[in-house]
Amino acid sequence: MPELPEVEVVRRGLERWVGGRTVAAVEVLHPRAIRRHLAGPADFGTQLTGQRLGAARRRGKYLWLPVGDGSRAVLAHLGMSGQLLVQPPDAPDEKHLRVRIRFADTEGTELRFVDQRTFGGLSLHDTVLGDPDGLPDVIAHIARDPLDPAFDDAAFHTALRGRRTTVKRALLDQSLISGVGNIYADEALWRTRLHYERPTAGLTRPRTAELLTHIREVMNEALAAGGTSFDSLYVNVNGQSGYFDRSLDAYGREDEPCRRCGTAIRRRPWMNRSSYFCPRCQRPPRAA
DNA sequence: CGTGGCCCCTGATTGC
DNA sequence: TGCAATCAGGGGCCAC
Repeated sequence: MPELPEVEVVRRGLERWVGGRTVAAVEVLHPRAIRRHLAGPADFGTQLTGQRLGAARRRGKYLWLPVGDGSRAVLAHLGMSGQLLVQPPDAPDEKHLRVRIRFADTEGTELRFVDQRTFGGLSLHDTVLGDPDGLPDVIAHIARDPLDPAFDDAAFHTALRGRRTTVKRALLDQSLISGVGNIYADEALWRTRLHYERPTAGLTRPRTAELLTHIREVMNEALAAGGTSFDSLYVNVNGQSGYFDRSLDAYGREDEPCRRCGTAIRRRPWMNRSSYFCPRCQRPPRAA
């Protein structure tokens, strides 16, 4: 699954292989992949053709490429199964190829958006006026991610304390902190010895600081591992950073021993997905 | 307006 | 062996 580190790997790939190139043609093979572009797939192609793309940016799991003078940007989200691939034009179409972007140069590659489950997509938006990052307006509500140097730890703690919710819900709330998904949430909570249902209102400042440290550590470790496992021709991996999977301590380890205390890791259904935790290291909050 | 539940989608896996 | 149910999960949307 593309998590923040994989998305960052993709961003670097786009910066290297796509930045500065001019779009010659856009082919939309599945309209759902362009659904956020309200004017429709044809307009998406028309607006993009002839435009020069700038250096890729990222916030959380969102990626964008400035278009032309930077007043607009192509926004990309990989969803669950999305890939952005730089391919030679004669490479056979991927089974789930959704969008193809050809360039007006002789570099001999094209950009492909491939997405089995079509939870992801591409779209074109105006950028927030005066924003130094050229943030697309539709993601202005997305909080900075914990690897962003401008992420405000103190403000995050205050916001957490003000919410009447539980800690894992808060970690997945993109308006509080972005880039943390189900896997990283479970890993960071395990490292912090926090149960996923702990109310945010009870978190102390040092506890929040600890949690942020662990989120950053696990993401940086995954980024380092993900960075090693791909081919330079591809802009990203296929979503399975196989190498980091072996470093997981909680996620996907039901019935396996906790690496700290040996107690069997448990899995609980949670919000139509799963939460993995150590019942000994991560004690549930006292029932209200 | 904050909170929480539902649903979008396809393929691999599991169970009867 | 075949088919249905389940699961994966980000995030927009909407009801309360």
